[in-house]
Amino acid sequence: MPDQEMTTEAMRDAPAQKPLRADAQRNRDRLVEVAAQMFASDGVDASLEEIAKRAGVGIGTLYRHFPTREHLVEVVYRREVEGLCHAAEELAREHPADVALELWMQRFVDYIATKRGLATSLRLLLTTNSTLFSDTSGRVSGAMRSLIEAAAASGKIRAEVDASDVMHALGGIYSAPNTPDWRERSGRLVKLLMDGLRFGARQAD
Amino acid sequence: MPDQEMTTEAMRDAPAQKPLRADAQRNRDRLVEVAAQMFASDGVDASLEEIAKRAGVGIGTLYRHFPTREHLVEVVYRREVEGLCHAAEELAREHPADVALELWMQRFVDYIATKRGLATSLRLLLTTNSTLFSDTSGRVSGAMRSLIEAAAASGKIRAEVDASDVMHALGGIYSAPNTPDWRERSGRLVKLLMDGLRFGARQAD
DNA sequence: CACTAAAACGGAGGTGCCTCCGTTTATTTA
DNA sequence: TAAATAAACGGAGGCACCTCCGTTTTAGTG
Repeated sequence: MPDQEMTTEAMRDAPAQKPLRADAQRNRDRLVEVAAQMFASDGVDASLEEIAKRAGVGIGTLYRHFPTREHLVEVVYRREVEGLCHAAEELAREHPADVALELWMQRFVDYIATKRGLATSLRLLLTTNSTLFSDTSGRVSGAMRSLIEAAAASGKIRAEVDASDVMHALGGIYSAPNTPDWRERSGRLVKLLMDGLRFGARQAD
Repeated sequence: MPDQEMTTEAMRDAPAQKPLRADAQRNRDRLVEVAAQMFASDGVDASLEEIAKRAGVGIGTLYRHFPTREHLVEVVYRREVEGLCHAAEELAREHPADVALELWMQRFVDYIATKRGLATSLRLLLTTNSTLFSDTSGRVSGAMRSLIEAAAASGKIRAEVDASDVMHALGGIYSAPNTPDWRERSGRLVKLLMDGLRFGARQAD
């Protein structure tokens, strides 16, 4: 395992500020939770008032925690990335390496879908707040790398494959958008990719 | 005069659509005019309703002409660039080459100031609509180039100077921002730059 | 426990956004 | 010039944003 993990790991959860009061933390969590759902279903322009209502708090509370829509979007996005990376570890623990990789890639597709949904705001955020971009893309590619290396090492997929090649292949998901069947297309792409990776592997199973 | 002018000149005013009705054209012009002022004084977040009111039209009219705030911003910005380039020609006609250059640079400072004001929206527009960026930056640097070459040719400023060097020097204006005395600073920078350019020129005057 | 200071809550209210459609106006035709 | 029609106008209305501040809750302290 390379040294890169440490730096990202170090600044995990605590933004170096005194812990929130219990009720505040509770409300904050609910807000992020609900916002994630709403952004996913209705796009980034989802009504903040609606988010507050569904989270069972007043609009004032929402604004105290997230002074602008962008703040909220950023937090949701980071959480998304966090979840994706966490899933990588979990899947690796609970499935054979190749299956873990495949399942994770399917989940990656969902992540990209979200990212698309957030398009405009995210683009702005990613150019404005350059930390965000480097942080998250680093974490995601790190997660993918581990899965691929593990799968290769276990002999479930061909050994010579390079993580960055796979990443590159998945690039297509990112760019080819906007049709209503995008989702299925991407699913098929992942399957196709996995077949390719499995083909000629040491231990076919 | 190089050949570059023709291409830009060709697509001057007519966006290849049937001419507006007289009243529509009038209102549109007023809207852009007023919007330019308001954006300059109040920032891009100036109220659209206020703009409509000051232009003496209903809000509906504004939205018919400019379906989104971004449309309006873009048009205003293009107009700004247009004006800047036009000024270059005019100044060149009415002043000695070095004076023309200096006056134009002062005006360039104003332009940058506007651009700063529009910051967020513009950044988004410039990454979204890549035509906008290439169009305008091309036109502006073209204008500057002509002025500098003319001044160099006339012997009013040193001959060996390269237009892109000057552009680069002006870059400082772009990056060093946000103090309240920004304006004066920039003015002084331009003067300084001109002194440097004049020093050792063939024809001191 | 009771008390208190500090922190968090929440929603009323003022403002801006943007759509929709009945009314007005410019232009064309006879 | 008058009538017809296509185009443009404009503002009411509904919704979302976001601030402000009186009320409520939490977490210490005696």
